[in-house]
Amino acid sequence: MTQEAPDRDHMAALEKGLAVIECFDAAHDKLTIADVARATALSRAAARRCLLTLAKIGYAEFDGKFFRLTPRVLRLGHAWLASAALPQLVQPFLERLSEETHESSSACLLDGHEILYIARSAQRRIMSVGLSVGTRLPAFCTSMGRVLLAARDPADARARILAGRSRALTPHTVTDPDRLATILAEVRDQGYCIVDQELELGLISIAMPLINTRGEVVAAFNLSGQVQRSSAAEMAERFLPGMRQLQALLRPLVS
Amino acid sequence: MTQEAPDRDHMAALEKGLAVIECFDAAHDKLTIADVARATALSRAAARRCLLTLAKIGYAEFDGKFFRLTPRVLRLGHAWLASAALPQLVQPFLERLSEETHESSSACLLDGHEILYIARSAQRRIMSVGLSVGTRLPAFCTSMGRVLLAARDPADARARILAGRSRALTPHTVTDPDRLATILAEVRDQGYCIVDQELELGLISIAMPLINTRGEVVAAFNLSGQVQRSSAAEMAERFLPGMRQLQALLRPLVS
DNA sequence: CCCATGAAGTGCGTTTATCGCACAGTATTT
DNA sequence: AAATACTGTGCGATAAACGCACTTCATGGG
Repeated sequence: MTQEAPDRDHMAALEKGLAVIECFDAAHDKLTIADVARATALSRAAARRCLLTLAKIGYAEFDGKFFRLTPRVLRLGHAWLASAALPQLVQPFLERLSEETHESSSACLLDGHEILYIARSAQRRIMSVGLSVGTRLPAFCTSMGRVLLAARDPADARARILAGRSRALTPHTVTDPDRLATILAEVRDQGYCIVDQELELGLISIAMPLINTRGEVVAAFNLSGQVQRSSAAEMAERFLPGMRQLQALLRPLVS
Repeated sequence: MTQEAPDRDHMAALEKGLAVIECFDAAHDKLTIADVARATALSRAAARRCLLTLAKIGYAEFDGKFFRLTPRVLRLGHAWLASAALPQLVQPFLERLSEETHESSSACLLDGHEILYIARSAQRRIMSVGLSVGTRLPAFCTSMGRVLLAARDPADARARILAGRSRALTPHTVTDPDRLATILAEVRDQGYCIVDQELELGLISIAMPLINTRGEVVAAFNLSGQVQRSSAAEMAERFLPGMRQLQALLRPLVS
């Protein structure tokens, strides 16, 4: 794909090594050299050099057959968490919101066609997958994702939706780009978004944009609950006032 | 320091790039090329190549003067979080413990002379610094650190304490290696550890080892509260039973 | 039991990525 | 305004990284 200029200042080895780290995930906790070579499209020799290097500097370990990451890689993610203002600012407010409502709350950024969790206060485990800071979910079918997409130029939002090659995660998931465009327009108008079991059956989530001093949408935050406990309409009624309050509270504090 | 063999299979560029990422932290959220060169002991040219590479692949951004990390680096840390069993297993139990006690609970691994947070459920902000998954604190003056050190060979524990070049963080901090050795022996005997304002004034923390099916100490978990609300003795009385219960509950579930 | 398969390790010749220096341009400081 | 500090660029030298080809080893099926 990239048959372009060789780029004088580009450390290919670094790029490859990071790709190697990223190819570990929940479904692939331990990988062989050949696994990594396939997953990253590197040559086996290159993958091997990366993995051995990672092992040597303590980011991975090797038992003779499989490589695993070590907790040391958390240093890398934490480097951003510690240096970015927003996660630290928002976290205590989420904890308060969560305590008041007895529901889990989170904050996300938009990254490509995905939302990226940057802060979270969990009240109880409601989703089948564990959410944590660093988790990514598709933007098009999440309440925070739609809030963030609605804040972008419609063409940009559509491009991001298409980039994700959206597929339905439940029978309720809306995947049609045109219907999504309509929904985003509504979200933009009403200033919040409710997603009712489009990400996972039984899960309802309500999100609102996080706006900075200049009026820009920089992130989104949400509350999520179970459909058994309360309907979408009930959640809106119960939670919107508190969320609006938090939005107003944070506005003068963000960048 | 390493004037050794050149090591046939070692990608120096990868090691340097990771060092560059790690030199960002709370106190250094944006850095110039020269800053990074100093912090990592790389040549300016090498630091520049690393930063430009990171920027090109989306892990950093450059405004013409300063480099910052982007949230994309969270992918790296999340690669481990998602692939390791322990954090995901422990997190919901911490949330329950935290809900029952109305105090913040965490789980940590021992990494060198530091403890590394791998899961956490915060009830309210009690420490002056925000704790999150990926945070590191010195082992010698934290309840979880002492639990984890106590589980090691005494010589190994002492070596780790000395490696940290411990300094007092409050007037109560014990830094003397011999006194610490005595404390660790007590911790080993009683099976838990209370640290009373040695890490931060006003903060009391009680920790217990997390033991796996083979009887090995693989991690530690804790509850922390404020001294104004309850004394160390009160905390022990109120929290130890629940923590013992959790310890027993987790034991058959861990590795 | 033996052969087919897939993966790991090794050696090597080639290539080019990486290195650090040196110089020039620019911003910041005193 | 001189001085300091930092950035960007070019370049030649070096060795670092590359990928191929081959061997070895483990696994599993016939």
